[in-house]
Amino acid sequence: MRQKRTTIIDLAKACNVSKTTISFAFNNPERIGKETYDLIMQKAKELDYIPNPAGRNFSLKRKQTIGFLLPQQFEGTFSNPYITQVIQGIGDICTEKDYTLTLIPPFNDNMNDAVYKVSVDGLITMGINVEMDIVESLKRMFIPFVTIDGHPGEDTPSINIDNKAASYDLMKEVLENGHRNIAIVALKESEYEKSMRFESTTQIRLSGFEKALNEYGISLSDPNINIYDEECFIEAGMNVAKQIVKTNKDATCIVCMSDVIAIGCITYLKQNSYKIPQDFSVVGFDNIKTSTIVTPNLTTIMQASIEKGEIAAKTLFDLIDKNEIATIHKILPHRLIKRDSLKKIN
Amino acid sequence: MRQKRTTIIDLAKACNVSKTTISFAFNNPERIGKETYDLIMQKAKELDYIPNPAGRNFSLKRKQTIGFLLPQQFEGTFSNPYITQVIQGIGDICTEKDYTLTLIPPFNDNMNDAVYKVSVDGLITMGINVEMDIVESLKRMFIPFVTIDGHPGEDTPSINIDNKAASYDLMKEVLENGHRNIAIVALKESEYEKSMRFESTTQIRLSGFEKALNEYGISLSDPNINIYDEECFIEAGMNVAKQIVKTNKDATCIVCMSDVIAIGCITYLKQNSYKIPQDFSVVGFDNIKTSTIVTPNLTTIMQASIEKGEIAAKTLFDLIDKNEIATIHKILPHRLIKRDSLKKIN
DNA sequence: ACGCTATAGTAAACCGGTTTTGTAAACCGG
DNA sequence: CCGGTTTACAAAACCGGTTTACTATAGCGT
Repeated sequence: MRQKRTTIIDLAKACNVSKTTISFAFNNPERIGKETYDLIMQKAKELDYIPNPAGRNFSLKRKQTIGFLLPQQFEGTFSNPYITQVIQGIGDICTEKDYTLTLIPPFNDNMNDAVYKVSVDGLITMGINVEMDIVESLKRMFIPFVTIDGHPGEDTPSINIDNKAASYDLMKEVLENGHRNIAIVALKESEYEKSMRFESTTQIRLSGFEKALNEYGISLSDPNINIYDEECFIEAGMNVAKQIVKTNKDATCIVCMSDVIAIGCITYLKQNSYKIPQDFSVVGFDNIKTSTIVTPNLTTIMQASIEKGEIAAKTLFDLIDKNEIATIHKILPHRLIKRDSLKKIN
Repeated sequence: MRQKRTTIIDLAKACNVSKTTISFAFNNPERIGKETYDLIMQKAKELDYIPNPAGRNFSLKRKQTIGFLLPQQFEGTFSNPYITQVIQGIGDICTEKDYTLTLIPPFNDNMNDAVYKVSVDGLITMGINVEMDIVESLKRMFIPFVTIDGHPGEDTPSINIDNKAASYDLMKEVLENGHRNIAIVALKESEYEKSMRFESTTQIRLSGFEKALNEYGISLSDPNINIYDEECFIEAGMNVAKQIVKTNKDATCIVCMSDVIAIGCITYLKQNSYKIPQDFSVVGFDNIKTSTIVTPNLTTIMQASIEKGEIAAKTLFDLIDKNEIATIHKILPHRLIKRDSLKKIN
């Protein structure tokens, strides 16, 4: 049977003082006499007393914790370096501020309810938009939150890149390199996401692709442009590559909305003796570290993932500390990174 | 100014009942009359009342949260897929049990103090051993914990692989392939770790290497065996490879205690026009996903990282639920995975 | 009509702290 | 020596819930 740790009352009794005095000893030492203070500290050491943070935080009406609402189950989240880097950025700021970071699972479709069962001072979310129930719910519960890669509405902070411009840049590069038969691998959306009238990141990026294609007189619905939907796993990327070589052999370039998928593609293609970029060019999105490790190195769009997390966390702490509503809509820079996985043809 | 959310008292007043009744309505509906119940639920909806989890958990003397004590700063943790997979495993079990997972930064050298400022029902730690102060501290505070990759003492659960056997297997494979001039890249230990009399994972693995070497009549201190210490980053791996080609050109194989380092080595070597495994063989440890993505694929020791996290979490929940001390010392299987980064020579 | 048992609700204690308010004794200047 | 100010501590309220113990009323069988 586990023992109970010493409480403030235990210590107060041991010292023959009130619990007020104990509390002052730990938080306002100047308010009590030196001898009493010394006695309390000595007895505290003897009895292993450390103020219970749960009681303390409850009393202070804070949690000293912010939450990160996972955009998907743990597997998808933790196998995607882009997301783990975002978490790293958040975590670094939390460490600085002496807060802890709680990971909150996505709770499938009824996110709304379950979020309330966890207690945090604020929340960082990814990929949600203003139409989702959770936005309204969080506001109703007065839970401050900031959103990365999403559009939670005018009055709620968000951190994004210019996804349309970024995907335009990527597709333009592909087109400039002469590719005209292109497989696009989009990020699969849930039925829930699809039901939104609001444009998802996938749709925005598609529109960026479209803009570039249009400049070359090509429509998104052109028979030479094929769009696939895939989850964001290595294996999913391998899978879509398999499909592409089976059904769409004339494609010269595979444009992926995520490096993870792109790397999955490359891995599958190389395993099946295709040469990259000779047989297929492949480009990605995010510039995760692995994109410099695969052979060939991946042409991709860099976005500052750690910084995204850091800024999101800082913004959230502003919200929490100032106790007021900030409406920052930050657009971080992106950059096309040209490497070796995109071949110039014709 | 942020509003306050509705409390149980607010709702009680609105319904003209006591807060006991409200509490029963949410937790023991059968104890109150149907009409009262309906009224409460209706008013609760009107006023957006949801029981405050902080108050609830405090009252129930639980936190509904377990902590993961990061083995190093966020950067090192989140750039190492082995660790993120462990976290994934822990997270999956937390999700099942409706707990959340809190990431606790390592607090540098005075881990002991800071751990108490976070409130969790239990803790999962990595790489600590029985001599570290934190073990004693956690016990004194009656915080249940289980340790992954460490030896926290007889009476505290641990999850490990047989590191000596695993490293023996790895080195034996290297030797069987004819390598005799070997660079070993060990995981760098802090001064604090070095001060322990207890063997660290690094030292245990070194002893496994030694055993294999001895079978070939080679001592660890042989001039052809060179040991390097490195942090566990890609860049650190690149760095050590640079050192090795500069000062130890005769080495034919680089044996790394982590895939991350091995991949860093390969990346550097390839960037500098060395051929792997023709110029250098490289082997790693952990079997992270990227080890199948680099070219050549990495020969390594597989250990079930996700499963480690899962088992650790399950064990911890047993401790928490049963409220008693379990002393499970689990040794999970490992496996040598032969791939293409190790060349047979002579 | 009586006593017994359910039923439906309330009051109060409790979880472990913080903080406001109160108060006795010491101190102080004139 | 008196009135006012400090000093050093304590009492009590509070944070938002749960739970134990208690009470009033209704329903029941006999």
